[in-house]
Amino acid sequence: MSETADLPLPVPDPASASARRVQSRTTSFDVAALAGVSQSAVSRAFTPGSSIAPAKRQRILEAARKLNYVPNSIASSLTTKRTNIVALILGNLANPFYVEVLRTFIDRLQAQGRQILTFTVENGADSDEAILRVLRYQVDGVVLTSAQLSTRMTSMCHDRGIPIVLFNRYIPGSDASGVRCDNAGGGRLMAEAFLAAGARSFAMIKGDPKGTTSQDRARGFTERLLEAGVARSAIREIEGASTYDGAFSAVLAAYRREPDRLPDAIFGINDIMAMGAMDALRQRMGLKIPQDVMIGGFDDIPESRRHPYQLTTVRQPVERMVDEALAILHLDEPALPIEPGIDRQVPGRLVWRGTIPAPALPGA
Amino acid sequence: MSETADLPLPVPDPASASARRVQSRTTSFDVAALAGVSQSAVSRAFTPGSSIAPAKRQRILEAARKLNYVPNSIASSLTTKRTNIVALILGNLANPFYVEVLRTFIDRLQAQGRQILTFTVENGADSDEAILRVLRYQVDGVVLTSAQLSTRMTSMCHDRGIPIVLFNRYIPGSDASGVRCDNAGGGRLMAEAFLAAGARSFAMIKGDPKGTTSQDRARGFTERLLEAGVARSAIREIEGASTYDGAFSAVLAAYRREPDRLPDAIFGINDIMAMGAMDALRQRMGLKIPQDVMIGGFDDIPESRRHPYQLTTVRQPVERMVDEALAILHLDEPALPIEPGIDRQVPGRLVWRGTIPAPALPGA
DNA sequence: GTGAAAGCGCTAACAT
DNA sequence: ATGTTAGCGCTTTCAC
Repeated sequence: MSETADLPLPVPDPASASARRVQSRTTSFDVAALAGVSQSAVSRAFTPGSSIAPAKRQRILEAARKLNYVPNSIASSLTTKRTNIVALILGNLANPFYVEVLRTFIDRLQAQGRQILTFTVENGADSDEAILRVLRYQVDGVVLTSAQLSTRMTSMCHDRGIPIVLFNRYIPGSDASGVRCDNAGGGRLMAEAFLAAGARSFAMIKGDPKGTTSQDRARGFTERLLEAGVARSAIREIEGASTYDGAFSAVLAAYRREPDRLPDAIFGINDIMAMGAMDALRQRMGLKIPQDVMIGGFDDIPESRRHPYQLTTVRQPVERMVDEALAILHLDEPALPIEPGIDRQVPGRLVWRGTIPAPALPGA
Repeated sequence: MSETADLPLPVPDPASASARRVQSRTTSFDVAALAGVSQSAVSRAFTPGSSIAPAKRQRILEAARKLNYVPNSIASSLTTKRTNIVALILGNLANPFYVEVLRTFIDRLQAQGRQILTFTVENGADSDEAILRVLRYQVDGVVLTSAQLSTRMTSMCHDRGIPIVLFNRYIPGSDASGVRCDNAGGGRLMAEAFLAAGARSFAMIKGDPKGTTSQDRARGFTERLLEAGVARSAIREIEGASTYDGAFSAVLAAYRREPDRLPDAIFGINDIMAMGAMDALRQRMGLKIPQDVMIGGFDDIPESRRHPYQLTTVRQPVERMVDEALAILHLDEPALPIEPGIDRQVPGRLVWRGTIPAPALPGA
């Protein structure tokens, strides 16, 4: 998507949609007429903090009620230049972690009286088209949890005063701000857990090769192992495509024929892949976890807590990350300048469950 | 939420947000000036199917590119009275089935060039406030998968020419249109599966008691069993709150102390509850499925296919249901009248997997 | 505190 | 095919 303005966005043809179904919406003029006041008074009645006599406001609200009047936010946005809409661009809703992220953003934004415009983008695809669509709607801010973003898009947003925040990814060499879990640090935590449990040979199931998230977790994990004296050859890498099925078949492909090459411990770069690996190992290869192989994950999705898995994993503090992301957007202070280049990292936390034998304190 | 116009929606205070971050957006006038044409020519250049010389259009698009111009949809909506936005009001994203529904709606609408405004509503709460918020944004249509809806809201939408469609629920005695799975029929399918497998005593784990979905499935299930001569006393009802955890603990509460009262078969009114029940039964009570108890679910979420579950369930044809819902909205033909009172039912299909011994054809 | 009036950025007749 | 003009429904000076 290198074109910009001239790209043929699939906008519904207004020619075929031009006919109106609406008879005549009731406007603030109608309310004004009924209440016997000016139209601007009606506007004030619906604007918190504007100067209007309480009695008059009551009268107006009363009239509005009678007419089932609802202010037209589209019209007011035209003058205020604020829509109270935030765009959320998501990848992979097949990963429950991102469903949780979505839920949290919706909760927060909804409570603030803001609306959410949701987009999804193919995993790994670029989000330029989505951004362009979002720009037309003059959103107050953009949250991007998916895929790639061209620097051109970043500056188009910023030029228009629309702040944009990356969630759990960053673009090296870009001035886009973002929040992410300390993925490398989390990878290290997992390495330490495995080491403490006595593992000496390892595999990691990696996700999207272009995703910094997967790379960072793998890097932290590997680095920590190397520091501990593990040989590079004792760390195998497997591609799991970030999905349950991908991990499931990748594990089978890697070990079914040669179960003797199985490592002591396998790190699923996210929980959903760790779960796929567990199922492949147990159901298809008849192995026991953690007796035959230890497994670790990353995210702490609700499913990883369930009985068939009881997955030891690195918990991402979603709520905190969401709050930090919203803070970067500073929707409440649009006058403040957009802050570029922020890269806020939030530490993850190891959650011990059943897939790695805990060395000392099982419950911690 | 009985008030209407005067309710204090948590709208961000414009007084504090009035300051502008935007310097001066580039408008169609700027593009017109650069291209040396009238402003309306610019508008036409961006409107598919409008009469403009191809050469001129190119020149305009070129100029737009240079200026990073993007048309302002908010402004155009003001005149066209179409926003190309559809509102999606969701309950429970904790149930993967609704995540799938969300994904499907997003896919479809995005491909049509439409935007999605997403809301969530507490399960069982009324959606009036969400509707009111949505109305302000003049959306082109509303999809409601959650909770209750007052008839007052239905008519407020319809009065404004905004079509609304209920997804997998209906409101008896209302003229709101909707699409749903044939839930009662699905319940019957499950009853038949259990009977065919030789079950003679039963339990159902029910969800939201106010939800028609849960009620209908339970009703169909029960009716079919009674028809087959099963005594009402051989059908137990358990409340599972529509969640994994709810079902998990409900099953434990019901049977842990008296495992001898266990029925031959348990019907989880949705998959997520069936999964909770399975885990409770197997991990906490040491039972084998289907040898000790058979289990059936409803929805066919991706998780139910996974190895630890292999759940026999009733599949809801999500894609088809979504398409039917969008057809009712007929977004492409806004001139056509809103169709009230449609109640489209789509049949479910039994998917045999491992939690009910298949009587004859295991793979079918 | 209140009303009149001038836009916000665009589309849609209406002429030409 | 193209430019001119009049709004769409609201907010916001600006007088009073």
